[in-house]
Amino acid sequence: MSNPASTNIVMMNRDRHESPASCHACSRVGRCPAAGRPESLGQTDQPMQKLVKSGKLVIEAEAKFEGIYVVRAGFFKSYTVDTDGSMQVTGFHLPGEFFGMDGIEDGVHKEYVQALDTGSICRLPLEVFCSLNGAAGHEWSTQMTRSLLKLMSSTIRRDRDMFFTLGKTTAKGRLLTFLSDLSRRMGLSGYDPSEFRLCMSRTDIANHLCLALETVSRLFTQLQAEGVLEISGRALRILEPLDATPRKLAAIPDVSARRAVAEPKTA
Amino acid sequence: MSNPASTNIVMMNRDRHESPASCHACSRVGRCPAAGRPESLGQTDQPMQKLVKSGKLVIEAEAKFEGIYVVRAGFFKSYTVDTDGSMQVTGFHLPGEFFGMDGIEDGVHKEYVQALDTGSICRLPLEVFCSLNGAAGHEWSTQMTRSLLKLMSSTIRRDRDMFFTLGKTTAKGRLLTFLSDLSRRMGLSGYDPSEFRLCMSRTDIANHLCLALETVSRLFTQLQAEGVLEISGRALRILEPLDATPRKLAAIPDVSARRAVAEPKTA
DNA sequence: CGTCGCCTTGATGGATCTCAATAATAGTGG
DNA sequence: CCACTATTATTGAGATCCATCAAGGCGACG
Repeated sequence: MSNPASTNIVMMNRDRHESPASCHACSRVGRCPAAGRPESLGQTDQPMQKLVKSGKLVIEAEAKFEGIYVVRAGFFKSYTVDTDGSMQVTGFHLPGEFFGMDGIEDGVHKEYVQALDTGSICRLPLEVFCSLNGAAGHEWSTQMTRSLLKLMSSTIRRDRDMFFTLGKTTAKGRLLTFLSDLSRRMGLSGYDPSEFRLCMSRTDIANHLCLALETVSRLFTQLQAEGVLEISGRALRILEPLDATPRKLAAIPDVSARRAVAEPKTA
Repeated sequence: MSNPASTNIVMMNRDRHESPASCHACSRVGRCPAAGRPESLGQTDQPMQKLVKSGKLVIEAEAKFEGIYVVRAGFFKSYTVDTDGSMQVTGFHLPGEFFGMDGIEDGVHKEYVQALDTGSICRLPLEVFCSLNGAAGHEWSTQMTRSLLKLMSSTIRRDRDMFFTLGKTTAKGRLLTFLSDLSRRMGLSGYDPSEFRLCMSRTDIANHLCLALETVSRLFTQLQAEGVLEISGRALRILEPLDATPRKLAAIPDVSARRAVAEPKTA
């Protein structure tokens, strides 16, 4: 996975440990929005790959936005820190997945992204999504932009799915939904979806699901007793399809919009 | 707010009640990403405004994506429906805010968006964010695309803030955070942030915050007893700055990344 | 004036957070 | 290579918050 040979071509180390990405040698090229870009880009415009050691921060809050990232290898977590110092794990990122899109808005990141183990990432400056277009300067190519938009749209969608996970289920349901989603994504990343190693600690899982870590630990034990899964440390084997039984909460009656309620006098 | 005069110019009613938007007369033009677009767009490419009656669905799940929407007047809620029929209110939309970005990914919406009272919206086809560029067809103008990207980036960011609201606090903290955010946004929309009318039912609030509606009702009563706010029906007056006292949950120890942990043997 | 939707209030039980102690694992250094 | 230490994970007991069930009030509307 680590390919020191290609990192020999270190440009006048403009950024620590970054080197131009070799897309043609990347196994993720099929799913990468940067693939298929014109090769004629300037040096500040091309994808840059970087090796990251376990525990290292890839993005810090307040840091300047310099592009979105795609995971080539390894696992990452992103989290925000509130003014009072409390943290919230907002997501995990598997090989082939993206992060860093929160910084586009105002050019400054709000989330931290940290490597959960040693891996490598590819930084895609927004200019990667442009194509050089005559003398008029950079124009956004329709196809590139669309893929970027889709990327962000899918992120929005996934985040909203998380509302379901966080809200509509019991602690057990939350964990099952989380594991089910993780399993699916592990499969997409090329792992065996029914048997893999959890890349994050119980603490991270608990924080992400807004549970106490003891609850997570107990649930693992319980699910193992029920024969749903086997877990030893972080090694996980899924034995039965994970299906969360939701808790019903403040159901919205009926929404067929058949009944357009008369306008309240809120002007 | 409703301006029937302008709706007289109904084009051969290609869509129910839609008419070309008159941006120059729109009070939101300063914050709208469609503002400043070339006027030379074709008829299918321009913003379309629409009056919406209370209770009406603006977007249905499975519906084809036809653009993102900006609220001109009124209030809206969006929600998803799970396979088992359970619902989750994913957000509320105030005047000047946007919705519908979940449909960009695959051209199909996943959320429902419903009018909470009578209002009006503006539909912005993605083509609005293009500029006609010679014979090559539609090219995305850098500025337009950037504003769209920022829009989506801010949506991602706000959604992630919601994780905080949902997770790190008690029921009371959740409600306070929600009200605080709502107050701020009401201010941005031109209302008095310390005294406004809740546009949604207790049921919607409870669902959005993943609480029982009785809990929400009790909390309002309690907060009023504490002198934090006054509430009568949906009329709300905020007396003290709303500050949520978080419940500490699976705190992440220290993250200064000062200590780059040695690489585990997960290859 | 009766119905319906929305909101409030009370009583109760259960899920899960907290505190606390122990066990297992991984990293460190001799 | 082994002991030492720090981190991470498990398990237990008690307390508490909040969902649930149930009843009633209030306002809107026909």
